[in-house]
Amino acid sequence: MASKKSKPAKAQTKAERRAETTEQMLDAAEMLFSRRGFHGVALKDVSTEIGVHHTLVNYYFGDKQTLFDEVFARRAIEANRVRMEALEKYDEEAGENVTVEGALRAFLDTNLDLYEGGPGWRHAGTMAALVASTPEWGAEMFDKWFDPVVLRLTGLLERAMPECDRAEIFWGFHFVSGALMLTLARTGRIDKLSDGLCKSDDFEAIKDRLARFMAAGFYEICRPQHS
Amino acid sequence: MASKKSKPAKAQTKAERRAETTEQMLDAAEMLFSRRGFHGVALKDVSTEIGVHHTLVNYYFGDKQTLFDEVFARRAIEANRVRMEALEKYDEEAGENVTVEGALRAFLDTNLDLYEGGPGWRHAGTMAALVASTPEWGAEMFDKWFDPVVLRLTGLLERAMPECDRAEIFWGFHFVSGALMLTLARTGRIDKLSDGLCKSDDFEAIKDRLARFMAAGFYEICRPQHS
DNA sequence: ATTATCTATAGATCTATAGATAATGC
DNA sequence: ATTATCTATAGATCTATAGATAATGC
Repeated sequence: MASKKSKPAKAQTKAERRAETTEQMLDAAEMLFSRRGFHGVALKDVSTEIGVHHTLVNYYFGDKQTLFDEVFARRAIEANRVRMEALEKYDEEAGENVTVEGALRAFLDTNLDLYEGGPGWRHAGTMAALVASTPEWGAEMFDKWFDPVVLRLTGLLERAMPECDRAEIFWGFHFVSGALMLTLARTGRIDKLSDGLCKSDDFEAIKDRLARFMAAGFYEICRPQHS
Repeated sequence: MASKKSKPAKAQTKAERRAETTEQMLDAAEMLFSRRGFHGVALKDVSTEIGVHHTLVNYYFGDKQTLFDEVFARRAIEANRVRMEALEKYDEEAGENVTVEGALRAFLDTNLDLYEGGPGWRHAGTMAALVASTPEWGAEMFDKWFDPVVLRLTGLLERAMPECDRAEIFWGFHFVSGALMLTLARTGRIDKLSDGLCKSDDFEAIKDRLARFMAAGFYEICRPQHS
């Protein structure tokens, strides 16, 4: 049926098989870590999930911590690339007319689009939210991966509100970050609380609101208080 | 030195000793769960922390899940009592003149005061944030404990903005909730990101900003969009 | 007599590695 | 010859319970 060398349906090269197995392990680990966290997942759970021998996880990744780090890094690299591009592009387009909402949209909407893009990304979002509220090393992990892109955002916000104290910008970002993380977690809480009016999965609805909501908040805390 | 029966320095009644040991276990477990989550803590860690035999944790609580639930419940009950009182009181005081910021302050500032009130409460806050972003059962736990007090808040918000769609109120609460949870987590991320301008532990600074910030956001998403 | 604490242990699980076997590569 | 996969297992840990001993209670 197939020609001699063209369709390697099952006869892949070793490098290809290695890459594929590695990817499957990352996917399975991501799903499991997102549901039960680092300590709640056994390496055997990962291997069982994709039907390989349980010692292979160690063979490919060395240890559990490395596996976890590589799961996280894979998405963080891509998320950074996409968001940084969006911020650069907005910067160029807006020029002198940078707005708070515009900068927030470049950061938030891009992110929401990305984490909506398939089951892998959804698990990655849930896992990121879990890491974000993990003491001892969660903040370090976020610092390590996301500081540059966040500082790019806050730089734009400073330009949009030159009269605003920098501390206010960072407090504002803290609030934005919390709302974004809870969104990525997709816990389903708001669904039940609102009796179905809102859905955790409805990222379109959140894109319609999050940046506007937060921009208004920034303006509020940035104007001098009358007290 | 002491009279015959007055100072029971070490000679407590059994019920007293039981209560004290139970409390110590709850405190130690709370601290450990807040740092490493459910799966990251061994019952032996808890017993070691307070210097009792490791089988005593099972003796007092039966199993690990029960211990976890009781740790969470202890603070949830108190937090609900305090917040519900604050909302009732605000409702009475404000009457027809309920405002978004006022209702949010009754909910948020009360909560921030509470979770600032000592090491135990701080651990409870970190643990609550972790539970909030835990899939599979985190949302259920929050539903179970906090739905009534949240619905009391959203009821006040509806009265403050009678023209606003109820879905918007719940989306707004979703954002508020995310910001509050990240605050209670005290991860220290904002400290590093802002190069010391903001501090995760500075709940006074957050009280000065959170309710105002969020109130402005509510007004923004509640007014009809011009598009 | 009742309750708290300790001893001992079952039974499961978990990470990681050494070494053997099977499959691919040059 | 190199790499992937499996066998076997060390060594640690973890939850939970049964049963013995010690301490308090009436």
